[in-house]
Amino acid sequence: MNSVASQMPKRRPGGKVTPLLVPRTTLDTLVYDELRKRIVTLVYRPGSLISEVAVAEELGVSRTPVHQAFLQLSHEDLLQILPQRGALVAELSIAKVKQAQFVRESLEISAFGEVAKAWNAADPVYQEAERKILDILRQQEGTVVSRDYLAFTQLDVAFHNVILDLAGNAILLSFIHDVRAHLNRVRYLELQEAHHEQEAIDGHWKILDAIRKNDVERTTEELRLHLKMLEEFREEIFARHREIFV
Amino acid sequence: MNSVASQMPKRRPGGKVTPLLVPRTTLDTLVYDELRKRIVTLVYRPGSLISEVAVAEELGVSRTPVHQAFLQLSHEDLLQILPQRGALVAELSIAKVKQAQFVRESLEISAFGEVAKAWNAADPVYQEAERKILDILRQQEGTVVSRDYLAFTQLDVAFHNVILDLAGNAILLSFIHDVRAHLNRVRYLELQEAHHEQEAIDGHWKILDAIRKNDVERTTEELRLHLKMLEEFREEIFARHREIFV
DNA sequence: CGCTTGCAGCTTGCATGCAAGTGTGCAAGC
DNA sequence: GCTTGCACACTTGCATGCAAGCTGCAAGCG
Repeated sequence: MNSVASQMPKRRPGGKVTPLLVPRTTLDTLVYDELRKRIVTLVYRPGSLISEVAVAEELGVSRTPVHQAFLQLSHEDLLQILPQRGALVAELSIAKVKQAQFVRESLEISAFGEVAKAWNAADPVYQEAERKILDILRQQEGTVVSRDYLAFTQLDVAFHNVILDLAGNAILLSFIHDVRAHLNRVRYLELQEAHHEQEAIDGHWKILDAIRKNDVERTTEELRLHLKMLEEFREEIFARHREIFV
Repeated sequence: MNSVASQMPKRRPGGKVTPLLVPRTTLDTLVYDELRKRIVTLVYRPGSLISEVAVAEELGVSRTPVHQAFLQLSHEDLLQILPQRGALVAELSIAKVKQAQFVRESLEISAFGEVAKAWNAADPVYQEAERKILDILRQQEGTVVSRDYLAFTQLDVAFHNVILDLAGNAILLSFIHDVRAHLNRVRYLELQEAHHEQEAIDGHWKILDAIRKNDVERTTEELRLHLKMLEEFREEIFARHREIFV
């Protein structure tokens, strides 16, 4: 029994837990996170049917939080609820991936451009960000050597997030979080194999360089190339797994 | 008693209701739509506290669908749920409006550009779209004369939607739908007064013209100007209602 | 043998009961 | 008059019970 409920912090472990700063830890959030992870990492096979009761029993909670998580996931198009039948794990759809790619590209290019424009090496906020980025890139070089492609992917997300955080746009950030689910799901089809990791890291370095020089043009152009590369990489995966996509 | 439940279609009024095409009419969707409308149109005052029970009783449903609607609205930042106290209607925040504006501009410019590139007057899909647009613009001219600013706003949304539909990107469309809530809320502060309606319509005509000529550059530029105009218009409202914003 | 029909077992949608946390007002004591 | 503590009313989070719909299968009929 993999009880998600047991991960819930006790309400008052000794004193107040600053209720307004902590986002709100509720069971449906935990269930949602867990299910989302399973869908994105393809633990739940695309097209398979899952039921609220089954998930609820497995996670050790009642149907209520599971139901709420299902609703949320269906809003993100990761689940399709069939009224009296169950919930269908979203199929891998090339069309949907392309839509997600389009949205991501549009938003990231705008955001990265803003960051490049505003970058100020004298400001401690940017110094802190630069430290984090350098750290991420160094670690990422390591994952190529050790062939740890899962860690590579997570660091990739981290790199983009540090820069997007600088843009200070919570709405944009949350939208990108949403579309990434559809994009990353494709990656998990071939996670154990090598692809274009070094190429991706080179792209990251170039982007960082352009941002540090406040070169908006070059930042957006390098990002465009970087995303284009990832797109072609996905095209290869499409080709190799054509039978899975609808 | 304004019963939302009574608007629910009977499950089987005489035959099958094509269960898969109809999106899924559930109570929580109806409650969600109703509450969202009230928040956007400022019927619920920003900063006020509402409770699930109160809403449930007023709408004639139980707490469950209301609870689900609250959760959904809190994801869109239109409601902030305070654990054992109630739900706070989101304050009008200049920062948030600017974030929404940034996202909208980024997405719409990309989408309109795509549509301009793909526009094909020989294709019936585009002919149909053109008919709709012309119809909308004509109606909109009428609302300026009759000073029906509510209808004007709705037609404004309709114009943008027809073009966005042509882009065929459901994810993008749903994101724009989300951010529009934050942008339109500002409009409702002064809905009964005249602003720059004619200017906005002129912008629409210019955009349509550029799209029809497949002129991507001019389309995005005109749209940028159009949105810029709306932005300045919002700035004026900010200035006149500074005390409401946080 | 093929077709229909009804039933059983599943599913989700919604209502409701219970528990736990928060704020408020009043009363008692200083 | 002021402070302090407590009880109560009210909130949401979650579990559970009930109703209604969908699917598949088996029995019965032509």
